[in-house]
Amino acid sequence: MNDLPKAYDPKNVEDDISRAWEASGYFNPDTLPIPKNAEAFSIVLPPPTVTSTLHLGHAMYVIEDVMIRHARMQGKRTLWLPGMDHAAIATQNKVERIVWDKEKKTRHDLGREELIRRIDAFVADSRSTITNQLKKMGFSLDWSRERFTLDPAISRAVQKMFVDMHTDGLIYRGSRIVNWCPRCQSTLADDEVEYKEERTPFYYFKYGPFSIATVRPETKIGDKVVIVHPKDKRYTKYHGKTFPLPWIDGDIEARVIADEASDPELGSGAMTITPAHSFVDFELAKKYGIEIENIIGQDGRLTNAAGKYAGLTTQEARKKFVEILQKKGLVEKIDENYTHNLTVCYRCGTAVEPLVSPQWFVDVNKPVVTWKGVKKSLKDVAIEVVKSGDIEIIPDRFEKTYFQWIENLHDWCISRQLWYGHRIPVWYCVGDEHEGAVCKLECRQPVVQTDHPIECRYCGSKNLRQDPDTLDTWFSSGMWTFTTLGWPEKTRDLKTFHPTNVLETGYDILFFWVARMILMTTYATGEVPFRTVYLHGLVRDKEGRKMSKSLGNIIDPLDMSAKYGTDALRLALMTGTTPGNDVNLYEEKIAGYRNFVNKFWNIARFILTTVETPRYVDTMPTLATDADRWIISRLHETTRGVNKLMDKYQYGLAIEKLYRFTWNDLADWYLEIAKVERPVIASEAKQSPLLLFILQNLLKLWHPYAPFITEHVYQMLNGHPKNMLMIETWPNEKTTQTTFAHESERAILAMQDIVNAIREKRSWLAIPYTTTLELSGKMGKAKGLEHLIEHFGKVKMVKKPQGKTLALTNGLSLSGFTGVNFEKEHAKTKKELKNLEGYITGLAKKLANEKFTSNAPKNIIEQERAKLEAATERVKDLKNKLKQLT
RNA sequence: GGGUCUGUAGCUCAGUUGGUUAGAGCGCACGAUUCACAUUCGUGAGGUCAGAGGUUCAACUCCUCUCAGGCCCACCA
Repeated sequence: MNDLPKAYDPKNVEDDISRAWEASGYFNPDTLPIPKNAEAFSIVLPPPTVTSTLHLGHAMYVIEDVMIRHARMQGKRTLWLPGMDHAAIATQNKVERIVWDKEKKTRHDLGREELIRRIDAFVADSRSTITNQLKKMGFSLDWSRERFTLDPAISRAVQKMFVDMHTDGLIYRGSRIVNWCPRCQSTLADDEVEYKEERTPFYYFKYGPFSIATVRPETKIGDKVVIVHPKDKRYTKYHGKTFPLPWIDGDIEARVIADEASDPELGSGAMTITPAHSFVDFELAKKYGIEIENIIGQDGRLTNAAGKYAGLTTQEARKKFVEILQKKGLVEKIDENYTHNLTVCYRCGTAVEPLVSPQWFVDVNKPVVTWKGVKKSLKDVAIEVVKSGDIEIIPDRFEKTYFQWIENLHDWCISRQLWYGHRIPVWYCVGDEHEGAVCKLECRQPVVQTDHPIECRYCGSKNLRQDPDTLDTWFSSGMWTFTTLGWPEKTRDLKTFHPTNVLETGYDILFFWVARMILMTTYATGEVPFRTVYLHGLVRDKEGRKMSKSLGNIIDPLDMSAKYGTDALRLALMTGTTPGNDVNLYEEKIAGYRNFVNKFWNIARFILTTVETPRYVDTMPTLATDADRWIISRLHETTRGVNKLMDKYQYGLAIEKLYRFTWNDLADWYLEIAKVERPVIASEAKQSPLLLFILQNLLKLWHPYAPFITEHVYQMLNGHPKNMLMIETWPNEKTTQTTFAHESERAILAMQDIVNAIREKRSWLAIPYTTTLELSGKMGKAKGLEHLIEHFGKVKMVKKPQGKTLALTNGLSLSGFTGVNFEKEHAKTKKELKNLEGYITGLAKKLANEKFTSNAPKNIIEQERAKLEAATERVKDLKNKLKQLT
């Protein structure tokens, strides 16, 4: 044991430990040595997307590893299931960009099959990188159950889900206005668009008797309806009227409709509507039966509806139309200083074009989901499961945000015009191509089924074409908790591990993902997907900024792990934050925990090299000294506190508590005391079972947070009951329960007070370190610990002090000073006395106040009284000291 | 516009059912250091807990308002 390195070197340890863990099979609940009836505990890893390698955001998975390791040590049948998400739009974009950069080819040049082949190769590559990264972080994932959202089994489940939902009328095809990205050539969900402030000319046109304003003249060519507010008196006379007017492409006729959608305060109070390219206008058009026609096509150019202007880009058309209107004298005003929010694609930043197209939707309002025996809509179930407490969201303030979002939920557009992803299981008959077939009207009906149909069920044609679109990524990830466990088969895993216990993820995907999982899972399984949703914050830099490439403030988790060790990184991520709050991470913080890990290493090293045989001590040894009883009491209190905090998901605080105990109590005091006392207690000198007992408990308590170093040290002990720390029994209060006299604890505390006071005097009065001072007076509660005080305070106990004395505390005095200027001390003492007297007056007043004594609980009154007593005692000391100093 | 979070020592943050003369780490200053650890040890200086009211015997903690920042949602012709 003497060859242990002075400094902990994580590099040499982590890989070995990782390999040993994996070889053990303990990450897999099937090969975990636990009783058959052990309680199950499961978490499904929020699947990282395969677009890139892991960043610090993913390192937050460490919270899940802590939960999992904790549960495993509590003897539960523990499963943490890994997987990755194909992230259709992001991945396809990425690969398309790579192909374009390298070969100047578009996806259409490659064709569907070739593009998919390229994507698959890219994905295989990034999957293996991600896997290695996850392993490097020490995550105890069961890799034997790894899933990918495009696995054949998952695909079948997704298609079955689609068909089931379609059968139940929850999925329908409809023409609706959608966000269209002309660059990605796909629809975007409401939450896949972003807004960017943009300065743009704001045009005012003369439209018959009205003045209308717009930033998008190119869409206005077909407008034939004016909306005014019903209560706007200026326009009452026009309600329901039609009128002719000169417009972009010749004269047209327009009509006026009164509707509250128009805001009289805004502009002229009159607006024309463009049904196909504005969400508000689309709703109005449906309400009043106005013809809905796309002016702009999916390629971002004007359609045939624009007549001779068809084919112009929106920019060209804008310029052209303004010119035309100007010539006709219809431009009233152009406001150049107008800013508005431009809608852009969250992936590529291209301006989104709202347009109308046929898409597949999930109906969130149709009451066809049976939940607890009642038919409800997806929306209602999603609200109910949280209201009823079937799902708990931590921190609970997010429940409010959740409700608000669900309540405003519209039907969910699930079709995407992408090639990468789950193909929509729908076929259309194109059957009139074979001889003799008579394609009836019904053939236009889509055939919805999981397998490729052999022939059209209406006309018998064998010429069927599958819907070219794929499903929104969130459709498949919404099913993640149960498809990964084998659904729709009634597997043992599904029975054992579903619902999962916790979903731990960032609050930024509460809507994207969490809400969708709740919708999909309750419908498919009749169960909630998870009992608890734990939301963590985002990882930011020291200034609280998001980490991004452009800011250059990105911290790579693997760099940090290589530089400071994975345990240090894990600790830095888990502390200084509470659930739902963002965590600021910076290198100094990680370095701080590297120092701690090294401290831990040296504590272990000290204990291991002190004892004759470093063995595992299971039961609490006899406690021989006051210090023994004190440290065990502290260990007990720490264990209890940590357990309590972990039950409440307060991991940051639990770490802090452990940290205090380990460094401040154990290392700074107890080990130092042990150096003094152990050699005296001869029988235990070489054994130090208590040190080993404490070490054993610490290893367990720290293991979920710092798994590598703890496992490494555990492996150095002889006679440990389990072959690995990761399956050791979690310490509970009984482990450290003691029946010792509290006097022991108080004695040590008093000793610490005295030593601290002496140290302070030494430092404050600049007494040379080599000077040995004399201590005299009654030891009070610290009686019997004189030897420790002498050792730590570097003092000599004397009965009769020589020369000048200085009152210290608790009636003790210091003497033996040489060449000390007491003026500083005098001034300080006076100041302290003054403060103290104010404090005492306050306390006395409080205690004399009848309202206080009659209202406050007894223990508080007792506490205040004790404070007063202590303060009064202290005043006596200080007065005494002043007398001596003058 | 609607919602929500944050504002505590120079910096980053704790402080969970209201009861300490308000805490930690880092940084800073001073002092130590062959004996587990300089990735160390000891000591110290720093805060009217954003501001103003209110409830209470008692408020960093609860309520109202104001100020300053962040985020989410909705987006207007």
